[in-house]
Amino acid sequence: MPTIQDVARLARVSPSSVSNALNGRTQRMRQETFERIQKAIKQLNYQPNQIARHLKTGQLPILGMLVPSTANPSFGELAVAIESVAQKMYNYRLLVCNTQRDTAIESAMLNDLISLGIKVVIVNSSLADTAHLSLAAKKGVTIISYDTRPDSMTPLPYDHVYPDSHMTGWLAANHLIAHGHQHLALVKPAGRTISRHEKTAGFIHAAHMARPKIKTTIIEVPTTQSYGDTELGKIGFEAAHEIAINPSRPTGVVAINDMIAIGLMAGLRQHNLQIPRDVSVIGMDNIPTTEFTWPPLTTMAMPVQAMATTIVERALQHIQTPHTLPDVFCFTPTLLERQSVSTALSSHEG
Amino acid sequence: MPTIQDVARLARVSPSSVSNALNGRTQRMRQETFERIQKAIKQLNYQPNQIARHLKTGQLPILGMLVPSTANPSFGELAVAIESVAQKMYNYRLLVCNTQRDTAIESAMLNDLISLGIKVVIVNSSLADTAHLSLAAKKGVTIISYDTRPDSMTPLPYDHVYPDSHMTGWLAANHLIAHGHQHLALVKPAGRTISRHEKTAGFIHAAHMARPKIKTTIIEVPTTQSYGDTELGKIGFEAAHEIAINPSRPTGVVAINDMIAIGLMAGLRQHNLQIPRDVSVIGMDNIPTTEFTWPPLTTMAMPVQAMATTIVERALQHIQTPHTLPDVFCFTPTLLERQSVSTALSSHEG
DNA sequence: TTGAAAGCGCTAACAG
DNA sequence: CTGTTAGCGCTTTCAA
Repeated sequence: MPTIQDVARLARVSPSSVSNALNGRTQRMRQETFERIQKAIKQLNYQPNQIARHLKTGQLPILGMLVPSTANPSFGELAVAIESVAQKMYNYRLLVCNTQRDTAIESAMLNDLISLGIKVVIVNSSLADTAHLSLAAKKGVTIISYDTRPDSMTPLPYDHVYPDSHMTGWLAANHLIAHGHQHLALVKPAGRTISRHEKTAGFIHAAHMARPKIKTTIIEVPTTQSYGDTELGKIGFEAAHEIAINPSRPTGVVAINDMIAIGLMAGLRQHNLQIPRDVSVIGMDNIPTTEFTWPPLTTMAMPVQAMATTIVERALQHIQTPHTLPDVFCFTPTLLERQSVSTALSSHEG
Repeated sequence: MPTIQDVARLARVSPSSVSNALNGRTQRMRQETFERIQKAIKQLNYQPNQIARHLKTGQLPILGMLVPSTANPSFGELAVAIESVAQKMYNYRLLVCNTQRDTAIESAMLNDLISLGIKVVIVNSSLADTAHLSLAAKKGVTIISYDTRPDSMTPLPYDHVYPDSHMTGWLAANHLIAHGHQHLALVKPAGRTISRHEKTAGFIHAAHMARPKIKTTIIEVPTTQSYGDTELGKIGFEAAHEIAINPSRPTGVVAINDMIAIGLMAGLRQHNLQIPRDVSVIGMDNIPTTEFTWPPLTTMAMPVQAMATTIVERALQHIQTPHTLPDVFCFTPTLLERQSVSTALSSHEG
């Protein structure tokens, strides 16, 4: 690989002039000199070494991102969206790390990113315990949390860019209630995460507000300690069993994400329950396949593009203006009506 | 962030001793010295700066990876698998880039990775034109191609670790033939990629070998120039229309990947065609959701774990032994029988 | 308009 | 056993 020295030698100028040319300080030299440098760069097929540049400037054009698992398309999609805007708007790259929802892995990865000199990390912490995040923030890394509202207890330690989970749960439940369902269930994996807790709260809130009162049951399916989201479908599948054998079973169920909803529908079918005739289902995330499930899944869509844009803008804001204060950006989910929800049959209710 | 200097000062030794301690050359110093260094490291919460280390050693513990899009779970999963083994076995990270199946983006990303000093890039080139890969290889980057067999025309320019696409197509077609289907279709996006071409060849080969001969039709659905795999479902959905309106329609169809198969099944349903009664469907990839589609999708499973392991082993082999010769590692897909294929009804055939 | 020189944090001879 | 030293490739004053 040619270095800036090689270019300088070939163009018969000093390395500093090449550096100036590279960094747009072209007014500082004669047109003729600039052209000679350009020619040498072409000729040697020279590419500046970002690593060396970084050591000097403290800037590596890479954003970090921590997700539970890109095997879950909702994260895969967000990652693509963020990568795309970071690349197009700022020429930054995205280094995505899969945490498998394991605190130890998550902490280790954060440390790795720090030692790579990455200054901003986008995090779906997925864990209720966010001590390691605050710690990283203290080490000088800018954290941008998504999928989680700020913990109101403390002064804001870092940015939050997230969809309103409470509203997500609330809208989903209300859609079911509006269709006459009087017994609702919510399916989620065991283990506490802030966003799931929020969705649940919104769900319950909607049920409590309704007149007449709505019965709710929360179905928590146990999981292995750390999981890469591949088993989300199974979680839904198992929940279906619980629902099916329940003599006074719920007629409307919301799954805390689409992967679970897909497994849930399969499990319901297994028990000869028809969707939506026997039970209505709502998912969350609007992953691409939900358009093609049977029946097409009614789900909560997140404004992925808008969130990705805000996340990247904030990231670069922090990089360009070091002492920018943390802020909060809450996005509104929308209900995407497809065919997995229908009016409750009164005969099904006690 | 503390530097090695800070540690040295606190432990009252020279930076080189700290460096030695850091890099396992502990026999070179007294136990007592080592402990003092350890203590200083702990106390300052010191983490070595990988960037500076890299500039010296030329080694950044990161592997690059180019995929069409992690929004497609088959790539998302592979990425997770590779990241996990790279991390566990060698403490390497994975930098995943989404090419959106666009040659220009793909080339630009390769250059970026090179200028980051990344030495090995795992590539699903997805494009028939692989000139930029050979070029990168010439620039000193080690390429590991997956999902593609070597182009036999040239001397092997880089490693190939891939599932046998020809066999994949062949096995899928044969499964349908064994179930008595006499008119088969293959659905794929327009645009040539080596692996898709191979799958098609295997499919056609199987049909030609059969007695009596099998009728085949290839359905190519046009796509936008570059696409992030999100629209794969739509491709299948459109293909279903073509199949449905065909008066002498195929009774068995293989989709070139699962996302397309899922869209295809939805489209077939739209036309009141039942699966597998009216048409049998086989997918490829075995992405997690295929277990829960309706009906559960029969598909070709790839040995993801084994491939991920080989890919990472080869990557580090090249890093540790610079002049390792390129080699070829072909993996065997297996047919995963679920419920989207049934025996052909003879009444359906002319 | 251009070049010389110092230094980012670390490693690896080599000397002591 | 430990320290001194010379860079890795680049940027950035500062001087010419």
